[in-house]
Amino acid sequence: MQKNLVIVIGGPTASGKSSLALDVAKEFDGIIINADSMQIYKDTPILSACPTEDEKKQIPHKLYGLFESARHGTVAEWLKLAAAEIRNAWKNGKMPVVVGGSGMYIDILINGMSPISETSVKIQQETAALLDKIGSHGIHKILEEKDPETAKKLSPNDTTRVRRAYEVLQDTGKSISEWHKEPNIRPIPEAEFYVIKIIPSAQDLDEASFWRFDKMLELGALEEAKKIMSLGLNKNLPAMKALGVPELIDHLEGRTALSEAIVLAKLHTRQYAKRQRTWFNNKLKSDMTLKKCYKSDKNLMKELKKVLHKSS
RNA sequence: GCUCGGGUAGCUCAGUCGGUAGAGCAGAGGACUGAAAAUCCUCGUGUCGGCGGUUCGAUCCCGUCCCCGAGCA
Repeated sequence: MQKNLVIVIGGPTASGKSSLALDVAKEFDGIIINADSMQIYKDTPILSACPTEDEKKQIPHKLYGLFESARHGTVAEWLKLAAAEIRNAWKNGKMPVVVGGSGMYIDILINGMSPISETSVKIQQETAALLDKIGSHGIHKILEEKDPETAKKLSPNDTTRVRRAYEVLQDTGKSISEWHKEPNIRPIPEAEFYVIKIIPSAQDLDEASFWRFDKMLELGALEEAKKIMSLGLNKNLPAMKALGVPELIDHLEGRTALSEAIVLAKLHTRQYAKRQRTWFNNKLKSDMTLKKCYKSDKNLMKELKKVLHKSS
């Protein structure tokens, strides 16, 4: 088998990625590396559906529950850590198995990202203040003048991207559209990726994610929400936006009934799964696509073994 | 039984001083380069509760009936 191989598993929430990763890692003497923007935070193992302690005992799991919830993690940060873990696995003769539902993370791991330097905290704060003052429409107007190409592409309502475009412009003096024309920097140029994606039908996904939220509640999701609430963090922090967290906090703070919070959490999970489905369907090229939620499958493992050994 | 509200999109409701109607949410599809479980884009015909009447024309005015809510008995 190739020395520089990385197995990547992507798919929507509740599609069975984690258990597929576990089976693959067992089959190929691997370690599992997280590519999920929420599972990387510390305080929501249940609500972000992290692997269980039992699963972690079977196979080493990296980059789970790493960041403080008060922290504002980024793709770039994750990428550095993931690249290091991949190299480390190779060094130890292990197969890196990268698994997660954050499409952008996987995309950037495989295809690299624009060589833009990290924007300074100062610029970020200034931009946030300006955003407060003139709103995303105001900043979009500035972009229309200074970076018309990006302005044209972005809706003035798209706060996240408008802010980012402005930050890059301020920080580097060069527009983000120009930056994006430069070749991407790939974190591990020598890596070969074998990509497996799971795209179950929308209906299967619905059922799986509804069922899973009930399971989370049984495992203590409400207590987990109570705990993260007690940290008194800003509700705009990524960790505070994990599916189920805002809904359960709304209930805990007396704004909604528990039953309503549960309905909303399930609804939002469903909508998220749909967005992921679109992304993985249309954007991630794969070597193998599974059309059903994954459940232990010995034949699939055999097939993988055949394919991966052939490519060596 | 009487009085007052109200019955309009799957849901919550706007509206039409009479020219057959539109928001939010839900739903469907889509985008996605350092916040991605984020953020954003596109898509709206429904006996305007039923039946009559007035009118060139009624979802809107009038009558009547049905249903829901509140109050009075």
